[in-house]
Order: sequence, then C-alpha cells, then structure tokens
Amino acid sequence: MKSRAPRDRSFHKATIYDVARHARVSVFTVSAVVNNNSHVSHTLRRRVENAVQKLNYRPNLLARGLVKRQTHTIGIVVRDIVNPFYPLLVRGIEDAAHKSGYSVLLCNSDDQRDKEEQYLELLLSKRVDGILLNKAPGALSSSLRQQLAEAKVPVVSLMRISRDLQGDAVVTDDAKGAFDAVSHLVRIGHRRVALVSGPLSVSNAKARWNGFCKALERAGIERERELMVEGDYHIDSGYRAGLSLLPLRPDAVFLANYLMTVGFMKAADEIGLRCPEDFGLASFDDYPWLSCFRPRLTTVELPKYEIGSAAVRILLERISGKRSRRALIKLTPELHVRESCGFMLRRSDAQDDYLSPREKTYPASGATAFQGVSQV
Amino acid sequence: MKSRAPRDRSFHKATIYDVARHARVSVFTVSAVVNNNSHVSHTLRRRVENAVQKLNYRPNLLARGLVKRQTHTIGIVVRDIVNPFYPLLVRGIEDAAHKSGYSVLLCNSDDQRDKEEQYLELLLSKRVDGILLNKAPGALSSSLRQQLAEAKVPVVSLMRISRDLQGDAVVTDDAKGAFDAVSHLVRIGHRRVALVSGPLSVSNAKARWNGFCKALERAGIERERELMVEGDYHIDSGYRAGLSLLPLRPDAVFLANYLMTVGFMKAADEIGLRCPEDFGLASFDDYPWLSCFRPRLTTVELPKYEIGSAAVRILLERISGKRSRRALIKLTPELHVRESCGFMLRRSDAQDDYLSPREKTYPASGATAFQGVSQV
DNA sequence: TTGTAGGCGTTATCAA
DNA sequence: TTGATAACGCCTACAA
Repeated sequence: MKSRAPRDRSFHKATIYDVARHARVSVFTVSAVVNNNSHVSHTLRRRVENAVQKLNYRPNLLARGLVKRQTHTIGIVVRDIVNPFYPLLVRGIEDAAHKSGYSVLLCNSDDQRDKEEQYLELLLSKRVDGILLNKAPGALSSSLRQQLAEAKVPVVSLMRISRDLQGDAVVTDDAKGAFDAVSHLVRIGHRRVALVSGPLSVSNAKARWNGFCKALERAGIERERELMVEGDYHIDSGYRAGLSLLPLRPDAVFLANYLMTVGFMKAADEIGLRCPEDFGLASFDDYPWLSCFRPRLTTVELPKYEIGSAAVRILLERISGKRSRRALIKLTPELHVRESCGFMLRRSDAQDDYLSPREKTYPASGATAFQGVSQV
Repeated sequence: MKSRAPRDRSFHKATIYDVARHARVSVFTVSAVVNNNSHVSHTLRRRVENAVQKLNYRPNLLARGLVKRQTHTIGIVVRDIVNPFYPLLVRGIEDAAHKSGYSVLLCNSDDQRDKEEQYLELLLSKRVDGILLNKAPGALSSSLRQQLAEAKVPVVSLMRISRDLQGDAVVTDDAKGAFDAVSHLVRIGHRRVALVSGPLSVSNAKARWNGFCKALERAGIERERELMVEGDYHIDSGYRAGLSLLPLRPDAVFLANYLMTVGFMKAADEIGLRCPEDFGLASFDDYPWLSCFRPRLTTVELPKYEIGSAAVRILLERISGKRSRRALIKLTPELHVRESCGFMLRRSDAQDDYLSPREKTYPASGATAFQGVSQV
C-alpha cells in the first residue's frame, strides 16, 4: 500500500486525504459524498460530512479540473469594460454563467489584435471551457485558430462577426436599428442628415452605415458624401466629427454609438450650436441616465443584458455538446424617441418617451431589475 | 522505467511529455526551457523550442498551479459591474493585474452577503492567489474568515472598510470629498442644504454623511434633520428622496453618488423644478459624459482607476510576501465645479470647469488615456 | 457499498 | 547539464 505521506499539513488547506483519514474512510467515499454520485451508506456519509465540516474542506478545483478536463470557467474578451456599452453585457454573461456554475475571466483587448491574441492564448493555457469574444478588427492568426480548434474550446462571437470566425455568434440587427432611427429623423422633417459611423472594419459599424444609407434611399433623399464621416467609436472621434460636420449645418445627425455622441455634443457646445434647436440628433445605445439630462437623447437601444445571456446559453450548449448546428442569434434593437431628434419641437403635445413607457420605471441596478431593463 | 502510456492523443492538446518525446529529451529539459530557469545546452534548447513550436505546446496552467500552489489569478468581488462607478475601477485592477501576469475573475455580489460568501468560497476553491473585495454590508461569517486565514489568501478591501476585515484597504477620503462639495455649496450662498446619503451601514456612506455635517457645522449652519435622508446608492432611492425632499424647497442638495442623482433629477423633472435655477446640486462620482449634458453636474471625483491599481499593488505585495505591515491607502477626491451647484448663476463670467482644466481633454477610453484621467 | 491505485500535466528533488 | 520519479489533489476504473 503506497499511502500518501501523512506529513504535517496543519497549515495547509485540508485535502481529500485529510478528510478520508479523519472520517476513517477512503478517498473514494469522500469523493462520492462530495460529488454526490455513487451511493454511500448513511453512516459513512455522516462521518464524511462531519469531517468535511470540521476540517473546512473545499475541493481543490484546480486538481479536479486537471482530471476532468474542464474548469467551469469561461473567458470573456471585450474591447474595454469602461466603454459604457459593456458593463450590462458583461453582467448578462456573468449572471448566466454563474447560474450554471461557471466563473468568468475578464479580459480587455482595447480592440488591439495583439492584446487580443495574448489574452486568447492565456485563456487557452488556463484551460477555460469556452470563450466569449468581442473581436478586434482584423483576422485571427491561423496558429491561434488552429489551437482553438485542437483544444476544442468553443468561441462565441459577440456583437461582431468576421469571416475568419465561422462559429456561433450573437449580434444585434444593427442595420435595422440605424434604419429605424434615421427613418424617424427623416419622418419628422429632417432632410440633410449627417452620419458619424464606427470603424468600417467592424461588422456592426458597417451594418449601421448601411442602415443609414437605406433609410435615406427609402425616403428618396440623396446622400451627401461629405456629411458621412467614419469615426472609431471613441469620444474623441465624435468630437472631431462634430467640429467638421456642424459647420456644414446638417438638419440632423445620426451617431453610431454613445461615446461618439458625447464627443459630438462637446463640439456642438464649443461651436455654440444647440440640440435639438439647431440640429436634430439620434444615436445608438441607451442608458438609464439619458432621460433626465438635456438634451434627452433619442436612441436605438440594444438588449445588452440579453446579448450576454444568450451568448452564454449558446456557449454552454456548445460545451456540453448539445449543439452542433451553428447558432447565429440576431436580437432586435428598439428605438427610444426622446427630444434630441427634434420631435418635441414639432409636436408640442407629444409625451416624453411615448414609444417606450418602460423607461419611466427606473429600475434599480440590482440583478432582478436588469431582466426588466433588457428583455426584448 | 515507468514511462507514461504513449497513447493516442492526436486530438488532445500537446503535453510536456509529447514535447519531450518529440525533442528526444526528458520532461525536465522541456520544463527548464519553457520556464527558462535551469541552464540547458544550446542544442537541446533548440530541439525543444522546435518541438514546442511544431506541437503548438502551451503549458497547462492548471497543472502548474496545482504543484506550484499558485494560480496567478485573483478574484474581484464588486457590488455590480453595471453600477457606473465600477468599470473604471475594474479596469484599473485588470490592467495592473495583467501587467504582472495575473488574470481576473469577476464576481457581482449585488451587495448581498450570501451571494458574496458564495463567491468567496468559490474563489477559495479555485485557489485564487488573492481577493479584492468591495464588501457588502454586514460581517463576514467566521467560518469564511477562518478559511481565508488558513488558506493564506490575502484580501484587500476596496472603498469600504469593516471591523471584521482587518486587512489591507484602499479607500478614498470620502469625508473630505463631501466636506469640500458641501462647503462649496455653502460658499456660493446656499443655506438650506439637503443630503441624500448612501446606506449608513457602509463605511463610505457614513463618511460622506459626516463630511456633510462637518461642512455645515463649520459654516455655522444648523442642520435640519428632515433635509437628510438615507438612500441606498440606487437610482430609485434617489428618485424617492427627490419626491420627499424637493417639496421642502431646499436651496441645494448634496447626493452621495451618481445613481441616486439620476433618480433625483427624474423626480425634479416630474415635480417641475429645475437645476440649478430652483435648487443647487452637487454629487459624488464624475463621468466623462457629465460635462456635455445639462445640467452639468458639480461632482466629487474619485480616482477610480487609481483605486484599482493601488489595490492590486498592495495585493501583489501581500502575495509575494513583500508586505507585512497593514496598508491603508486613502486617496484624495477632487471637486469638479460645473453649473449644477448654481455657481454659474452667480458669477456669469466664470469659466466652465475652472477647477479642472483636465476635463477638457476628452481622452479616448484606451488604457493610456486612463492614466491621464485618473491620476490624482 | 467501499477501497486501491493509476493518471491528469506540471514542477522539483536527487542522482547520474 | 540532464534524466528519472515523486509529489500536487482529485477522480475513477477495477477489485474486493
């Protein structure tokens, strides 16, 4: 019998051997009790449970992961958690993951390919069971693609799709969102509508650009190329866009995300133009605080929480082998009309938020509230 | 020689044995090359490197963690990543951690003790090397305290301190922040100043409450108890506070965080009172978007990014054993005067943001920018 | 029902 | 400098 050296481990966390010895049973029995699989007689079970309690035993999940080849951990790579778009998305992920016994390793790629690859390799080394990826522009290195395939670590794309990542994806109908917003701008009388888009190398920026074009086309408005500028989703590019666009005095502007809107508003401030009196504005991404500061923004809201939870659902199906067909989930955005578009100027009897009464409820930011916020 | 069974693993990730066999060396040599510790002859090193490359070998960090007893992973428990206060803090953590080769496991406690304990036990089981904890109100169970101590997993408290957690902590000078803000309100002429505080069971809410009181006292203003209400840091409590406070027509109000301010503004809207014309307002927590929407908020900014990176610094010192003395870092907040306090009403020649010219720069949200944003 | 022993993929010790 | 082999803590055939 090659029994483990029972050396002094009074200063170490208890192991399954310690428990076994304490309960005068074998490690098998302890394992069976802890994992609740094999049948264990009542007496032994009690002995084990007592020992577990007394020794404060907690199984070492590293060791378990090593033998079971799964860690119950998923990796999530987003551009930057500080971008207000991501927190709710990440929360949707974490909630869904936690509910299924998974933990979340958070990585910020800053939209840089090398950082992204570095993180992906790290996640692979840490043997995560799956990855949620908000891909940076550019293709994944073939070596990495191969490693992902060999290791059989499923990847679900978030918000963005790219040709080199042919797996599952959860996206939003960005073309429709942009189309709705711009159509609304046109409907209430704006003709010369400007666009500040995201980087066109990113699929959703492209889609929003297309939605913009389609809305103008549908309205029979010829688009003016100098009113369309490509930003990069950051504050500063919105600011620069504002400085270059506003002197052209468009009737309205559509911005592809919130951060650029912040920059754009700053530029308007400096130039001395006011929204919605001097120009109408609609943008992507809604936030709880948008309806109580002026101008109240007309926005296209994406179901961020849902995106996260849907992605986890797909990922776990993939991990458990329950899914074989490719999943491509496209969630529907929702237009929230407020006053920045200029709507209120034309219909003074209109109610705030007439399209989205839900906005009025002001849920707290607790978990239960999210469900209300983000259900589509 | 009890050599490992060389069974078919063409569909598994390569192990150190595969590399060793491929390079015709022992596992020791491979390990030595990979970790770059022992001296390995040039030829063998080349052979190993080639094999590593060819097999796409990446060491299994689970196995390594098991034997080295450290995972290079830290856990971080915050109330809720969706609360806009946390993303920048978390980013500060992740950046600092990543720079030192650590990964971050993200947990949302929703400020609930049971959820918090559940996560802490999980983190312990996953054998994180340390924990950053934004403590929920209430004491830690003694069992958990004991486990943390036994496992020698250091914990650094974030933002909040509690009697039962006598370890390191990184906090902000909340009393001073509140004092400065309220003193400013008083200085520009407000006499009846209301307070919406956070939950007094939380140390920083208490500190802000005290700072408020001290400022009034210093100004020789008697405080009116009915103008002081205790909220819970969520939007809805700010909303309710607004509904009950505003009819009392205070000159100004000081709110202990941003979420409650959002709710408060909503209430003001509904009641039909305007800021700063009808009441002055100052609150905690500054955000990049606050200076381009009306009313522009006068805020007390906490160095969120710095809090995160400082906490990681302490934690890593603790992990590496370089620190023995208790660290209690208190970072200094900074008052950003804008127009919600009513300042501009009285000095029409005043410049926006005269106290914080840095605000004007609008950094992108990339990592480098943060450093600029958050340096104290 | 319970125990034994081998293996998961590393690192580390001790010889060679 | 290298190699063989014992931990690390757990799960799990296979035996009893």
